[in-house]
Amino acid sequence: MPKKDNEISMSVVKRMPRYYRFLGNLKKDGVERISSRELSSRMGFTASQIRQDLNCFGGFGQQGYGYNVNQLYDEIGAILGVDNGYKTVVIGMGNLGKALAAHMKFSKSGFDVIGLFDKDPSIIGETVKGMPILSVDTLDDFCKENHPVAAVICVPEAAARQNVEMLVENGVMNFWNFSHFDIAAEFPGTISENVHLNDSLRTLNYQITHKHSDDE
Amino acid sequence: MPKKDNEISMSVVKRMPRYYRFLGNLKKDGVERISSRELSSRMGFTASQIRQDLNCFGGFGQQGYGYNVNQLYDEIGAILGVDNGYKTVVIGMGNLGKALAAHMKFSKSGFDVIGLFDKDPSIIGETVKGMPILSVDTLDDFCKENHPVAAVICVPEAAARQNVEMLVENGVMNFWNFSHFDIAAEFPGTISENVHLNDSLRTLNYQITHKHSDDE
DNA sequence: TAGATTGTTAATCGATTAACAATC
DNA sequence: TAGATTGTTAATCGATTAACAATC
Repeated sequence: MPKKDNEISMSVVKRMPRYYRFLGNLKKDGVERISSRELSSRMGFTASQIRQDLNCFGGFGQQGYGYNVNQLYDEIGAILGVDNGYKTVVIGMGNLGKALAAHMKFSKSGFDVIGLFDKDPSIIGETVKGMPILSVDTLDDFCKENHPVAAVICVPEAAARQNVEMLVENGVMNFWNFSHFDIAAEFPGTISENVHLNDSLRTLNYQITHKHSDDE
Repeated sequence: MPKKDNEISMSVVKRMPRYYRFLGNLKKDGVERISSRELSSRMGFTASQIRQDLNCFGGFGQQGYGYNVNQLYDEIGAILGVDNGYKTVVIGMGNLGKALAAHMKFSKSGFDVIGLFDKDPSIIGETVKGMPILSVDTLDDFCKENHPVAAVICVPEAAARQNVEMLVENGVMNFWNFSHFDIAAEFPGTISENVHLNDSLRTLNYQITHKHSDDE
């Protein structure tokens, strides 16, 4: 169904989860159809951009009618792979790793968490959402047996390198990376989505500090 | 010192924390000077872009020499306001709020966490990093007394609205927002930096699912 | 059919890259 | 001074917006 699977710009891709979220809300509210104009006023994009974006993947609308909410929701869900259930391990069960493991609905984004790992003996054996925290020493064997596809990296930069290296050797090529270690640069061929919380916070600070500059 | 405080595009602003981080590493490694060319090869930006970006804020370099690492680090730190110490409250001390409160070095990004709040009586009174979790019922009074400038929103979308509303009434206009509630849209004049972890995860899924499209 | 709204092409806008004169 | 590298202007590239013919 996709028109051209390749060549879709990151700007467009990054907007897709937002569409998905908004359509989910509309669906929940029982809305059946929506026009690009209506959607634009709710989301703050232009109607033109919405049509342009959606047409990267196919003609989901109908002239004179608009878009069917349920259908579009499902189409975008498929594009985003929300049912793919990629087998995933979480490396580093400090505060952040625990929070993510306990809190995030990975399955709703197409990931299936199959193992939690840490190196700290004092927390190995603890359970999070019924899953035991395993020793990172057993990660190599675990990979050879269970073949995870993706990994969430919640360890400090120093530890990240060796953990990632071992995962890559085991064919794990996809990373949700909360560390400052630059996986994509060090391991060509891997895919990583970086979440740099410090950078985000500093961007906020910039905006606060410079907020009145447009009054001039 | 800044050339034009206004009119600096978000694309540029979002890169500043990354420069800051890299310069911090260089500094730690004892590097004294660096050229835009050298920096470009390490960071993966073009040298041209680096010079262009830095010149939005002022001429920090010197022809024939390059940039002084320490000086540039400090300049960017000042631009990002890392020493501003904005008084900040964290709303919602579930897994994520706890992780952030315990884990993030807020002070290194110019924020000073002065209060932690939750509505769940069973965790009120617990301490995180020596700070007690307070009842969200006391937040109003707390604001009137302590005048926080920013808030970290770690509650579900439903609760976010009323918490934010009350904060805005107390003059808190800046938000680090982990909820799906669209603060900027609902409260004009506020600044919010949104962290949508689900969206990030779905973007990763898209990339995994479509990764072989460029082989064609 | 007439009205509405898409899909798509063309125009604009902004961001990135290239080039080079200024200068340390 | 000669070499290096910036600051800055000009050229290119890509992303967004506008316009409108196609069509439900």
